[in-house]
Amino acid sequence: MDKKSYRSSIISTATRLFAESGLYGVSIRELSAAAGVSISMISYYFEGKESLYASVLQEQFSCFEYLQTIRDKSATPLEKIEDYIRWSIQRNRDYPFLLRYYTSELTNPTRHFSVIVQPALEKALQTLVEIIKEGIDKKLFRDELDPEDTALAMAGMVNYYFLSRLATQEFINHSPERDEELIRHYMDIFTKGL
Amino acid sequence: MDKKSYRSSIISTATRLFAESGLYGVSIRELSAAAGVSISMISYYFEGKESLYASVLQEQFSCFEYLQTIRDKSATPLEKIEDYIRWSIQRNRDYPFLLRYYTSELTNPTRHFSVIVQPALEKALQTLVEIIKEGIDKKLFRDELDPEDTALAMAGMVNYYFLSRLATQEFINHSPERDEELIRHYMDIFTKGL
DNA sequence: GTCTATATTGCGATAGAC
DNA sequence: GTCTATCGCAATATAGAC
Repeated sequence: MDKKSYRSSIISTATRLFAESGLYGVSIRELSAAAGVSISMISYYFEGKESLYASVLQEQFSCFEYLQTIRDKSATPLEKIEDYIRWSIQRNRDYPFLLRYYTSELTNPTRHFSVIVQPALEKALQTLVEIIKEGIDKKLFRDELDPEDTALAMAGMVNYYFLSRLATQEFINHSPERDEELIRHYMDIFTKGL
Repeated sequence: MDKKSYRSSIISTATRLFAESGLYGVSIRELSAAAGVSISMISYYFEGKESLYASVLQEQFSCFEYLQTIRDKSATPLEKIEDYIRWSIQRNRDYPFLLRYYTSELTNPTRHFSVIVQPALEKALQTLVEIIKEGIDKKLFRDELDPEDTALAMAGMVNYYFLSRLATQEFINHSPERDEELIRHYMDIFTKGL
């Protein structure tokens, strides 16, 4: 089936398995079996399990580089916020396991947190903070708003939609077809309040 | 120091260690050493590591029972929302490890998820959904609001404040003294928008 | 109840054949 | 590059002494 190299086959299998069970919840035996390669291939292509995990993390968080594009855009703060929300949602669609690494590293950080995860998350939040500050400066948003708290609230809103999926899928429709409706709804809440 | 029994000493040590490293990230050797008891005490008081983890989960999620009190209160929907937010924040203060189990089980569910975690989270969200529906019925909130999405947005906002702590503590003050200010700010965002 | 000692299993890593 | 076989270690669990 797969015409991929062993190396990329290991990476993609590891991405799924580490996400599903965590770094310590999966053995390199299971992992190599699932990838259809011998156990020794993990040390051959990477420097062991720990290093494979770091490679997975690196790949997963590379999508945060797109933030610079939102930052550099010439658009109104409100348009930028919509861009940010749309990007956040699409990011979770394109990288279905990202949130697991994200939360796993936030709550049980490995030694890669400060190198890979923290900078990405900080950049994401700072981007949002800048947009909100710009909106306050231009008198588009109320100046009672605390930019940091507001940014965190927005980011939390979107991420929690995906994070809570397993507990809410019985009564909340999580299908991608509803994503644009969701964006409109989130923008609506934040611009008009209840 | 501790006048507690071995059983409760094991539980409280396990609560911290499982939270810090996950179920598979800590061995019963470390755990018993940290608790100052022999390794065999874990099988004596519990039925092994897995069962100890279940006991920890059960204890951590018992605080969701308080939700009934909010539900039964006679208060306006807006007051109930403020109660809910205050309870959420206080819950994270009183149970500093709860969010780790919460997110760990949401992203890497063990076999206890559906028994202990899912019911608690569903009840929390449904409580919020009911409050919002009541507000819409009484024409206090706009009827364009989707109750489920709005409830999820609120819950996400509060939880993300705590979840993101490790990545945001450099530029966001997380001290409990600021909790009431935070509640006012969240209520402000949701009632007035940006 | 609590301990030490041990049985057994599975782990990560690698040597060496091909 | 890729495999099999194996080393050395750490895991959980428990038997049996006290």
